[in-house]
Amino acid sequence: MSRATLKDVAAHAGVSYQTVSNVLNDHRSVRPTTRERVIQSIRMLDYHPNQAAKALREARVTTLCCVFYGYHAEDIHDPYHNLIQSAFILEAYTHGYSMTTAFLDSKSPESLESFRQAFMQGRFGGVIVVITGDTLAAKQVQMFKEWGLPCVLFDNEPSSLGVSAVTADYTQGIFELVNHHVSKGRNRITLLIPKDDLASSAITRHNAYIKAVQSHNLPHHIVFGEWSFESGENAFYEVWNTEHRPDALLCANDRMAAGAILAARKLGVRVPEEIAISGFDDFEFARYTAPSLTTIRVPYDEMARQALRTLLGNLEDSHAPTQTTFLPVSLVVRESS
Amino acid sequence: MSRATLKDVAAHAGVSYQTVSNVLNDHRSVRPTTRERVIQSIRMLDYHPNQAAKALREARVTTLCCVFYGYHAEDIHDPYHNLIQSAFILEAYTHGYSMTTAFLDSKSPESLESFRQAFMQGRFGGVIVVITGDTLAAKQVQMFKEWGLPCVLFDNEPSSLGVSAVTADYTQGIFELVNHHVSKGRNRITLLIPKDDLASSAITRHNAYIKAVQSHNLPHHIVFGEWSFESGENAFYEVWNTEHRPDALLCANDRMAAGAILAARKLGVRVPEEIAISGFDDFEFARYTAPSLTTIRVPYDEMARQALRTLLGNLEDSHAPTQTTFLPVSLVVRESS
DNA sequence: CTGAAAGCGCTAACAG
DNA sequence: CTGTTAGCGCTTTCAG
Repeated sequence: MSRATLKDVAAHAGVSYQTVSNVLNDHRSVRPTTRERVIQSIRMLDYHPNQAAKALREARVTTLCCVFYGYHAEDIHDPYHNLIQSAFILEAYTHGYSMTTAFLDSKSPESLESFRQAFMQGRFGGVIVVITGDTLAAKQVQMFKEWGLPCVLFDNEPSSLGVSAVTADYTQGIFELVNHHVSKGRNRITLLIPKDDLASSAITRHNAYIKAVQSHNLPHHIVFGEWSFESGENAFYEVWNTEHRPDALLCANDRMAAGAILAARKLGVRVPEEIAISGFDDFEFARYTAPSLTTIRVPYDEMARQALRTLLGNLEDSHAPTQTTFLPVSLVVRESS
Repeated sequence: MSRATLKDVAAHAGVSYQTVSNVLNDHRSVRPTTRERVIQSIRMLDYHPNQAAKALREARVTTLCCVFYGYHAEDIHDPYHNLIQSAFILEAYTHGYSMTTAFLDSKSPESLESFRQAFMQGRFGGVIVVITGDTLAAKQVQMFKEWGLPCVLFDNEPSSLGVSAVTADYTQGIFELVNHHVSKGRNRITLLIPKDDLASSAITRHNAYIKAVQSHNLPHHIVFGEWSFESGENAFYEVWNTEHRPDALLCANDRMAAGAILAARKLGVRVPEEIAISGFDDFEFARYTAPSLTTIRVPYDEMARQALRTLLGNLEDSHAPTQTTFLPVSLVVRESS
């Protein structure tokens, strides 16, 4: 029942247990025949090194934590979370790490305190911070740094904090969308984007939009929402009955775009004939809206893997330079534009 | 920078480090004044016991794992996962445990192998198994038992496996729904439910439906779907153009119900005048469909907390009797019925 | 009531 | 190439 230890393996293979350790970490050269015998014993005894002992001895934890910060119920619907979380976990496993998860509520000091406690207890050695909703990362990440907690920002640009980040080239994506709409003859392109969201990915999209329409000498017009399906629906009603009625609605995410498409249908507005609608994310449901959604594919899974590798890099070499990685995005043209 | 240890605290308080340990675990009586001094030192040095050392010494891990088994991409949209996961984590924290997550793919031996490896390495001491999609729990849970991995089933009844489970009283919920529809004068009540899903929660709902309509001397009629929004939409088209056109559509979850409501709107069918539609779950979006959704509220968060406490109970006393807990559900009447 | 000593399973020096 | 020794931070005997 109880698990095999190094000593059990050593006894079984007829060597000292340090030799087994050497084989495991291929630390010093072991005679091939001995090595083979040890490996056999490891297999036969179904031996797996005890992580607690390893962590204690090496003063190094092989557990990481995925932090959803500023998490709140409304965002639960977003496919985003599960998608990136499972990508983190898979990538961590392949590097011999495991992954915990924390949901930090920006308004709850207790959630933050129990998180800090877990870190101080050595439950994880580094974090990937995923900012959700209307929260500014800066303060929090600053605090993590003060704790000595290595971290990598996911899907956010670190303004000037000395931390690494992995995100996507949202500017490129917005330009591709605007160019696409313009190439289809649209010239009243309205942006639908959250107003109070300080996450840099929103700001980036916002600024890129302004630049992109200006580059075509087109006016910009912006309506504000809040990332949700319902918000997209309401925004469409609002924007359709205005003097600024657009011929293209560029939604900052897929969920708002799906809401807008539904609203158009309810009003009997034909998409894309009367108005083009585009999203941003390329979640699975973008293929199932009616009409199907033109959007920007963001490689969240690849971003997640990259973020994890970046964190591992920082962990192994604490003086590694901080770097921000931008992964390319791509335009996916479907029926809605 | 480096964290304080027991010895640091002892030195600071002027006692031996074993005394500090005694204070922490209030193991043997320590003189109140000494105790107070130690507690002061702990606070001043911001001491937190090293979990790796504790785990090594006590041969007991304070990390649990939440296993999403049979997970696949289509289910990603379900709010369910984040909901229960964050409930697990919060409850675990309050008991001094932390939580990892694993996504096990029934079709991927590798995912299972790396999971087993993590367990053998002592990365977690028990699991809560959440079955997703078309998977039979039995075989897997049997395997966990053989590994010596304590586990509790979530939202599934263990047919006869010797494991504890926490689920909800789905039979009660279905009866309440059927009674409700009947009380509104409906007498052609059709059930929409996945066919190939062997998860017991689907079977339970199915059987309860049959019994419930029979108790009113009504005929039963069932259409098959697959839990998704799109599936609900398609099922509605199918069921509406049949000789069995129902006056109430009882959907086995909220997502299918939301899809059915959308389909009704597309066809110009008035809900609830021409047909009542009900869901099952009471996810947040049930309030936002148009018309809003009559459904059964399932207390997933409370179920999650209960499951975690059950697991902890099994961990502390490995001879604790296995038990299945059924939490009550409640009918939530909104506009769609 | 408090201190000394042993050891959980492992790695990393050091000798042989 | 292999074995000896020490010690990571903690709990738990056992003596004082």
